[in-house]
Amino acid sequence: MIYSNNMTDTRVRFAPSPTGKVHIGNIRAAIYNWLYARHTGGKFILRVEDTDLERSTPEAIRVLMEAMEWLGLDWDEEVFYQTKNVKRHLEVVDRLLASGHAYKVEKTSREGKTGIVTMFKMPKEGVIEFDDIVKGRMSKKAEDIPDFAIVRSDGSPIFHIANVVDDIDQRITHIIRGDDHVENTFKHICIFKALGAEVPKYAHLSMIVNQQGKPYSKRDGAAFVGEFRESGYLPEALFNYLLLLGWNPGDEREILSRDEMVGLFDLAKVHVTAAKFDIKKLLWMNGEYIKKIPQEKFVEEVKRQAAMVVSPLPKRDGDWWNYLAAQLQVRTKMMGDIKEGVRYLFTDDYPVDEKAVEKRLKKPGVKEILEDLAARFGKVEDWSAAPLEELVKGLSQGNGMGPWVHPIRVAVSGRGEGIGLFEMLQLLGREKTLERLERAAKSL
RNA sequence: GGCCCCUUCGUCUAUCGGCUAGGACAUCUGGUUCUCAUCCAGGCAAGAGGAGUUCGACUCUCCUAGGGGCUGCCA
Repeated sequence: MIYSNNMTDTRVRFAPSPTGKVHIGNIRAAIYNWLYARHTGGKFILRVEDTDLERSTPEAIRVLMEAMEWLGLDWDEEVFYQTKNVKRHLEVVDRLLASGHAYKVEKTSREGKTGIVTMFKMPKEGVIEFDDIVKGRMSKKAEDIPDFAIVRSDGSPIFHIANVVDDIDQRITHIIRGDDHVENTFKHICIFKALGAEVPKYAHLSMIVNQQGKPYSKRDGAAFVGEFRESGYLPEALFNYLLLLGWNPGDEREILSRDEMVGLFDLAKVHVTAAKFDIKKLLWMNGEYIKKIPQEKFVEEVKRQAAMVVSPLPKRDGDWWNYLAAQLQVRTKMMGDIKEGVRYLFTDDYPVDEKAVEKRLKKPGVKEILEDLAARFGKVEDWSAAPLEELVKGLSQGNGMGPWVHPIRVAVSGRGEGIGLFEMLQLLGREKTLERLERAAKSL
């Protein structure tokens, strides 16, 4: 029989409809599917549900695959395109019609179109049940589910039949998907049974919600994978964070390597309740992952972003870059912040924080301090952080360097925060430092 | 409205009948320090409400309240 199902090897699928954007809730389903496949040594299959011809463009499919590749969600076997299986869907519908599990009827759609659609005939009595791996025993009276359409009046198969037939054809053993499909599951189980196919195991994942408890949408902030990527989140951090939104290893570990995740992942421990998306924790986690980036790679990223400020990059030696990168790495929470964080090092055209100017420069005596410093700095022999710090320390006479440090920082970088001041001066160089100190002094 | 599901600190969560309810993020305090950050030490903060079962309930059962999902010729 065609529908024989060999359940020995785990086969899971991620079946998104390509819309050009990949929502985090959706990609979390992909992550759970992927982890389950890798954990069990099974197959993770990508099925593109591209039956909506309007939105399913090659571009949309490319965006989808890019998001998956970015997160390291590699799929096994050839990508399955649902549109290529339409003939099969319709064949199966004929079989259902022949066996009395489906019938045709004239219906009027919401839009007012009248035509002949094919309906699946639900059992009229009894209880439909299944054990959801995350939600537990689910059951529903058959009479509570009305018959539903499986072929449109234009002859195209509808989601319910296409989905089930594809799952059978692809020998899917575990269906791990969003919570919004639980009600459909009762319908789908009836289709599997009507076809004499083995019913797969189900695991329904709760939704990701916003602070108000409503489904997390683009109105709540970054909602699509591409947006996180653009703002400078690391794929490892997003992956880890999304995984923890509804699952944990059972101990107190939170930052997990991919291998640990694969080894520890367990569908039965996935939470039933919806999780609120907390961007602050993601940000923290991103910082943790940034700290783990090998220095050589981080330096490359710094250079790449610096090149967005000035191109071509001015000549600086390797030590200079390493020094800068080391200063930045521990403070960077989002990769995208690097660019603005180094701007003042490469150009005089950098933004000035007016608040910092008010607070640190526009104070009595500051003009004199800056002029005095410029004079002293001019005489420093070894222009590097340590001697510069010694010099200022001497001026402060052990009373704290604040009165000197803060004005210098704002005068040379335009900001009230950033990397260590003396490291900053070393990186900037004597010439630029003096020039900016003098310019600031003059403006006061 | 009907059906299904959910409910521990502000947030993510641990707890599978013994809890002085633990951790992380956020927040606050202190230390390190030139800012920010890191790092270190510490603080604040939770079982929706009500019955029942039990020697004992956050854990089991029921009810109530609140929240969510579904109820398409969308997926």
